[in-house]
Amino acid sequence: MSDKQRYNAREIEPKWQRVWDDAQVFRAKLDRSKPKYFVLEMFPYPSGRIHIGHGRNYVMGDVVARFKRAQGFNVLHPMGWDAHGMPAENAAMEQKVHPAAWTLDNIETMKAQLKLLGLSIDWSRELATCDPGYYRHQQWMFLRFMEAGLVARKESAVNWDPIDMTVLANEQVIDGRGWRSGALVEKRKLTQWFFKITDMAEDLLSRLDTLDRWPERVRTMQRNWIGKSEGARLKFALTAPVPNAAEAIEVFTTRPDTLFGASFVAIAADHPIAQTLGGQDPKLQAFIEECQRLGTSEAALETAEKLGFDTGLRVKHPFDPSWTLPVYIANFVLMEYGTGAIFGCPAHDQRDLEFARKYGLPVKPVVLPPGADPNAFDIGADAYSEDGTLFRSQFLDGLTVENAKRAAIEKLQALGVGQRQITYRLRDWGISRQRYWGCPIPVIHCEACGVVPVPDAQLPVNLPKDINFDRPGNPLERHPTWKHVACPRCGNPARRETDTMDTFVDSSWYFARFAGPSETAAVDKEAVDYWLPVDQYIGGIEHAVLHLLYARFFTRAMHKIGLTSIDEPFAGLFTQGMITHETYKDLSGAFVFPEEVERREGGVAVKRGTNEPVTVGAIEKMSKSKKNVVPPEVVADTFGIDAARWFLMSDSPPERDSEWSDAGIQGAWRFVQRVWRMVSDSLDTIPAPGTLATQSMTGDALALRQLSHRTIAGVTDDLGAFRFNKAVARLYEFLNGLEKLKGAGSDFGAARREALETLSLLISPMTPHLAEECWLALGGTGLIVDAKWPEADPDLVRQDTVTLAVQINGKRRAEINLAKDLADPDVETAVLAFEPVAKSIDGHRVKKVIIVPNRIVNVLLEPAGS
RNA sequence: GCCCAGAUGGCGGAAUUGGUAGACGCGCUAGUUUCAGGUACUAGUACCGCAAGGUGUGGAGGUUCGAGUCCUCUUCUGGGCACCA
Repeated sequence: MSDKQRYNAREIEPKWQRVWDDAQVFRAKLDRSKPKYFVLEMFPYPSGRIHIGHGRNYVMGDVVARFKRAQGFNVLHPMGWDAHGMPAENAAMEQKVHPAAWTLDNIETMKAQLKLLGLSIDWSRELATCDPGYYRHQQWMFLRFMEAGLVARKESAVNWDPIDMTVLANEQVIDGRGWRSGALVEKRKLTQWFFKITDMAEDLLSRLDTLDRWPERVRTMQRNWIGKSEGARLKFALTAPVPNAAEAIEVFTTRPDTLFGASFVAIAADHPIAQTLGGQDPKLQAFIEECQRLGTSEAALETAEKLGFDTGLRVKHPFDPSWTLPVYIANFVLMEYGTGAIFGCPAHDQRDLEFARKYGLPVKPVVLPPGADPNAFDIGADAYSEDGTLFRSQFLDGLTVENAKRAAIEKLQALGVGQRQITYRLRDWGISRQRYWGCPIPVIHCEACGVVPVPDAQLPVNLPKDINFDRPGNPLERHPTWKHVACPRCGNPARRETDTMDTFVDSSWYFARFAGPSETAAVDKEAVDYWLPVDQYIGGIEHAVLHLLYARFFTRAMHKIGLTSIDEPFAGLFTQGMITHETYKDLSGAFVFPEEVERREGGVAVKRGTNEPVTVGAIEKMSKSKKNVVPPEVVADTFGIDAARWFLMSDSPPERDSEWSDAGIQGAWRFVQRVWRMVSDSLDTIPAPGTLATQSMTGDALALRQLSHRTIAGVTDDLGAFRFNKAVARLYEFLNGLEKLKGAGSDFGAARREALETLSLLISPMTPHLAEECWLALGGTGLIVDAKWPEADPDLVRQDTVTLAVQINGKRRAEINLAKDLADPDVETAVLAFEPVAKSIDGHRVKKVIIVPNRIVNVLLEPAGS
């Protein structure tokens, strides 16, 4: 290959990036003459540096943005920084840098890296959530939410590290111990701030049905998370009241039909009755403390061994006061769900069954499976939770589960001890964090006036800059002056709230801020009404529940206070897979970066320069901690960013994980070179720009035109449906065909020009720099980034003949070419007369012929001898 | 533990509503060119078999003329589980 032909990405890519920048082509404007399209990738946390794995997410969004632009949409494609969070505080502790300095440094680095990717981003809308210009509006919204009744203050449990005297995140609790101190973690109650997301549970649930451009599995996960269940709330009266606590235990159940199978009542360790009793009984207190040591994560609670403690209390059965049940404290009962108390029916609930077997409690079946013998039916190792008929249940006998539920609730109601109740698993959103690097909650605590909102005129409540992380705990709490303020209401000395907001709050409205940035308001209403909702949101499946649910809540809350006119922020959602890479370890067992590894003959790997052997480990998600990351700079330098973009879009379907490999990026690099060679080699043989291919062409020219137009149709479909890998495969086929079809004459030249222009346009969303360079060489008008997406000519896309597979008794035996859409009887005649088929039939009687039009023919024969 | 996904050649993967399993890329094999090595081009490449043919989509059953696709059970891998973001 001569130097003249080689495509030099290192020079060409920055050149086009400058051209786009200078022309400000990606600057979004409110323009009602075009349909709008808002593309958004979940914004990054500025953790340090990006690796090529992060690139997949942004490139995917960029392909969509460029594709929609070409299709005539007014596209908004912004980028920003989810800049609050724990890693900045960890860095402050470990490296003695200020969280703000660390964060801003990272943003600078990562922005430069993102720019390298050649993304079509409107950087004028860039934002960082740690900027007081952003979070002041968040504080303002918090105050409006308070007025609208969307904020609550209540007790909830946190992981408390008694040595470091600090609150721990779940990920900082390892095997029940604090990650730094190693101390046994305690569950502690704090009064904290909440958003009342449960008020909107029903709407958040039912509107999921309308989100038809969301993956079904994300909707399912959200449905399960909200966890609507219908059942009953009922009281079990205590045989003897607990002094200063209660006369009855209230439980929630979804199975009131099984009440006659009840054998115990269990309450949570932090249930008020348990707390009261614990004060009187040291053994019980010890058990409660053991339960609390499990921390607050659901996974930890659920995987722990199911344990109970008999309180000695007894309750009366609501349908038969002479029948009493024991009351246990159980570690699997959660105070946060329902009433913090359950009744156990071991025969029809697996968890209750295991508990009953462990503590020797009765197991009495009351639901009979269809067809089972009531005298013989017994429960073994498995509870029976399916449908059936009630028995041994007095007035419920003979009813189905469904009817028995209804009858039981009616009876409870008549007796005045219970009623129908709908419960959600969803809990209110606790937004309090006892940390520094977050948005301060704008309230003041005054001894006389109580909780007082910070007046709007005093916003933002800025974080103090002079803090230190020498000691664990919240620096805001121990700052000498920051929290001491005068009460806005009475003027007496008061105390600032030192909790900051969960970073999920920051990311719950940034898309609205992108759409309508404003100096004076949280959002510019006109702009937000124009751009929202986000037409295509792209991010990892790990955000399927929390982030997406919180953003849906927040959008409703913003609507309620008049900031927006919509309830659903994301009309379309795509969840992409992660980029993985091999891991490498040196002799000391330390991870080694891929760039330091050299692969030798026979699969041996050594450390570059030193010849120290390196072991090749599992293929895992790219992460800094495992060092299996590839920096975008290195890729851009060796292969060009277009090759990387092409590779990231090829191979795996976008929702799946995909492995980054040297071979893969080299293949992509070859594609870039081939495209360029094809274009530059053709320049001498194609007619001048503007020469059009015509309808009257025949032969190779027609064949090439058909290929071009079929590719247009296919790629357009694929890109619209997020099938980037298939679009890539089609473009390979196009290029292969283009290299093979060699015609001559002016017709072919014109068809070839059309094909090359088409190729440039079709690759432009994926490899925009290469496309610009080809477009320039071909003499296209203006920038390709402003060019219109090509349209397929239906006459050229249509196929006249089809290849049908012919099966004999379900086994494929032949292929036959027939006219498309041929009538069934004609197909049958043609197939039966077709020589290879006739040979197979040979003497057998044809029982039946199944014809699937344009696809397959299945000839069924009578077995021999019949 | 619970919820949600996924599993197809040596590898990444393709396969409209159930209708030719393996598109496309990587790798590999043989050849050509250039050249002494990384480029380009041509041909081949699921597995077994000389062939005819047979077998094949994590595993075990089932439905169907026909199953990668639907149903039941099961194994393994990944994501989430409310203070990682």
